[in-house]
Amino acid sequence: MSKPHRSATGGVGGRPRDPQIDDAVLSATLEVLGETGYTGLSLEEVARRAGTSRPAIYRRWAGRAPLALAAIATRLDVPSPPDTGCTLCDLAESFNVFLAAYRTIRPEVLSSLYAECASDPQLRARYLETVIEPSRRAVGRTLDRAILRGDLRTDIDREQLLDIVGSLVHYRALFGRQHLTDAEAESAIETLLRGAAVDYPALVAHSEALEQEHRGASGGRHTHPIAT
Amino acid sequence: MSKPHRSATGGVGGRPRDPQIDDAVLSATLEVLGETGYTGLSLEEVARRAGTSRPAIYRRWAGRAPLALAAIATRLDVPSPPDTGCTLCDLAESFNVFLAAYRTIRPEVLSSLYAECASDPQLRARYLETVIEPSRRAVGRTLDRAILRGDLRTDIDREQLLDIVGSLVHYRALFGRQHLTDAEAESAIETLLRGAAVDYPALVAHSEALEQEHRGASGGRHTHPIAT
Amino acid sequence: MSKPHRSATGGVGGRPRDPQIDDAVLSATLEVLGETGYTGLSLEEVARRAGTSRPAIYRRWAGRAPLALAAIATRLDVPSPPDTGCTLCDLAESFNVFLAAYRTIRPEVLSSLYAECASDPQLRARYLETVIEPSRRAVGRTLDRAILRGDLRTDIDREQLLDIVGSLVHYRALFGRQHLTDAEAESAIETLLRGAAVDYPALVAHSEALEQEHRGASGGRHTHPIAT
Amino acid sequence: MSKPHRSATGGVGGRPRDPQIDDAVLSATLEVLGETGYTGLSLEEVARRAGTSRPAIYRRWAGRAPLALAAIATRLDVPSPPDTGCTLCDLAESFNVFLAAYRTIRPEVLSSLYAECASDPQLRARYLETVIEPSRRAVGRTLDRAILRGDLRTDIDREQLLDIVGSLVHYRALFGRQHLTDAEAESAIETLLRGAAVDYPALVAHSEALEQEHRGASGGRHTHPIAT
DNA sequence: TGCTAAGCGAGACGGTACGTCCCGTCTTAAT
DNA sequence: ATTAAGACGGGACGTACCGTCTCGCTTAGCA
Repeated sequence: MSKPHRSATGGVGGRPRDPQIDDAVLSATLEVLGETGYTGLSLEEVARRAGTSRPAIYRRWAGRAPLALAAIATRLDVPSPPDTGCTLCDLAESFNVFLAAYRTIRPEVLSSLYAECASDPQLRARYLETVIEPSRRAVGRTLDRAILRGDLRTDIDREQLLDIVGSLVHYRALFGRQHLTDAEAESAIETLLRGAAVDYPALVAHSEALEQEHRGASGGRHTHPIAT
Repeated sequence: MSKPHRSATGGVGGRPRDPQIDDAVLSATLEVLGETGYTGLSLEEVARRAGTSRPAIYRRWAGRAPLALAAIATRLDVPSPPDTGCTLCDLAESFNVFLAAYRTIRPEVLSSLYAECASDPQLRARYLETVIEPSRRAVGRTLDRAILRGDLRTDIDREQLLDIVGSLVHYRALFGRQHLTDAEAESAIETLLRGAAVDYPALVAHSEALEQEHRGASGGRHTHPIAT
Repeated sequence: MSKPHRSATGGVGGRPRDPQIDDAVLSATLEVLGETGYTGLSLEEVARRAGTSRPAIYRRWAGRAPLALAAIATRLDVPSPPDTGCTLCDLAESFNVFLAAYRTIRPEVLSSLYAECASDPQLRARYLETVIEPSRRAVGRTLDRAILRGDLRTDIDREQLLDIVGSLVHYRALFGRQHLTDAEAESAIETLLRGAAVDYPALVAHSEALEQEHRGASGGRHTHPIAT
Repeated sequence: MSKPHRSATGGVGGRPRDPQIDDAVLSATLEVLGETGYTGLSLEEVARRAGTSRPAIYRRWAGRAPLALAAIATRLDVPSPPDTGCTLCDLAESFNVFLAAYRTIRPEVLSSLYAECASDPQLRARYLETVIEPSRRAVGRTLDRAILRGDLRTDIDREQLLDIVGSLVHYRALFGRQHLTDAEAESAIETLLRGAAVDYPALVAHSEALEQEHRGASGGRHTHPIAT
């Protein structure tokens, strides 16, 4: 998934890159990111810890931001979209999908990295594609299933609903008192679904029915039953 | 609003600080922020443009982040909470209140500045208080009026609703396709109010009634009527 | 005259070396030497100008110094020892023989190149043989003729006299106010011959006689008559 | 005698330079010069050994060459001009005066350093003044005494005689078989004085008389009597 | 009013990190 | 088998900037 500054395999000839350096540099980058954040990330220090030199890093990545992004990309969970058949539960679970990135990478690292991407459209695109989009796509699939089931009003803007759900997670992670708790997530989904659902009480009933059915099952998927 | 690093009036005697330097530095800071963003903000360059020296800056602010925050604080609009009596309209307008900061300061400047605040709790608090809270308080007052009017369900979490509204603006400003348009704002508020209102159709009716009443008035406050 | 690092004909089979590269590299080397001196001579730049690659250079010469020496060798004049039958004139002319190298190569190039040869005895020997010895041998032959004619005292050390004459040229070229002028050369030879000759006045008389004899001849060899 | 890149005491204000760094850098420079010669002198290595940083060096000296020159200047002997009353002996001793620099600094270091000075007239002047001139001035005084005593022909060019003597030393040190031996020095001076003296036999006689007089004296100054 | 000392301004310092040039070597494909 | 050329890993460069220290000057409060 790493995007080298200059393609390592582009030229036919030439000495091949030492793949151990790739790994060592990415590891060292994550190490430094964890200790000092993106602001304190210096290629000098990364090179030192990776046991290599700065030019070897520049040969692989165009600078600090692309390096950090590549390092982060190696650790980002691939989010799995929830699908229990229960729209209420699936959407409540969606908050966790959006939270995935923040469980492995500290929020301020992501936000300062993103800030540096602002001036470079290409880098910005890569950031969005790497960090934001996977979660968004996963939740999008969940949402599509709800729409297929006819659970949502037909005039609901799919993208907007995704934005609302996703943004709440980001906001709380970046600026909020703390990460969104399960209770808060359920409460927020309740409000949103009351507004977005064709028949909210029916969704609640369906959720409770599934809950009943799976009672006692190990690792039951309905860990977040919501009462009206 | 500036918070000097060390109190200028701490010592009884001594040469007084040159107030022109304060202004020149803050202006230069905004200038550089506008050109290079927070990442490219160097105190060296600020001092150069302000016609002073780096120690003079350090005497007033503890570093790059506090300086940038102080400079930004001089330009932030004080948001005015909308109050038309129409809950629907007021809340739709609230998105604009949250957007206030981003109209004067580029989003990436704010986000990278915030990222640097992450490691310093005190600075982080000042950032939130300066940049985030004013808008939040303004919208909060609007929300309180809606609650007082009995327009919202009593089990609605006021803070959470504020978060949802505010977060959407931040998310779109930072990561989104573009800033929230009026149409999108109205659509989002519709979804939220359908879920949060005691009687959504009544709110719509009320809004339309007010709209009728003010028809033809110049600069009418109901510029965003919403149909069911 | 070039001395390849590794023999080009060492292996029986294999792709033959491109002789155009030899020429292009030597030319480029002289070009760069002329612009930046030996200190600024970079193989990278030479390869760039020669339209080839660094390994192709390393294959032919062992490094910077041997390359520079080879390039210089292609341009060094082969000095012609003066022989007019007039010891006074021949020796005065000898200064010009020693100056030959400095007319084509800038003194500082030669001296810095030599400095780098210091650590490598083999290279040093090649430098001396290439740059210093030809002139020395040429003047040596002139000196031998003077000795054969019985013009010099028998206890004169031939090598030492060569050293004295040659060193004066080198010294003036490297450290002096300017290159030795003809007048200075004549004056120096006068002093030296007064000390070295069996009968200095006789030499002067002989010189004047030859001068008289060739008067009016075009391109006369006695261009530097010396009066007592 | 060191000439800082930018005067340390030029500005009234400002933090004063740490003089220990000056010493440490000069020492480290001599150390590296001794090990690798001027060509291998890297400021990085000097900084490392001196326990400081490259900028601290650049603040004091304009680059590699000025630094090396300053370091060398701290070790150059101040030559003492011989004065025994015996022109023959004094001049023979003069070769040792010229050799002084090469006894403390390896010839190739001096010559490569000088080569780098070639492109910078100011630096070149400093080199000549520091390395060459002191010896030249010392021998010049000796020569002046000989002239005052009326030992030399009046039409002898003082500067040229200095050049001849000095150049022989430099030449032998840089390009020669080995440093000039005492016997060679005496022999060279004999040749030169035969040509330059008003009455060479008288000088020899005087030398022998002095020799007789001081016979048996410990550390007698006439260690190099020369027979006709 | 004159004295004292605290604080200010600016300059320069010691040092970290930057992004780049170049070196000398290794690798592949072609001859 | 050996070449030509591209690319690699790494050493060193000269510079921008950081955060601090030092100086001389300014000014307020006390004698």
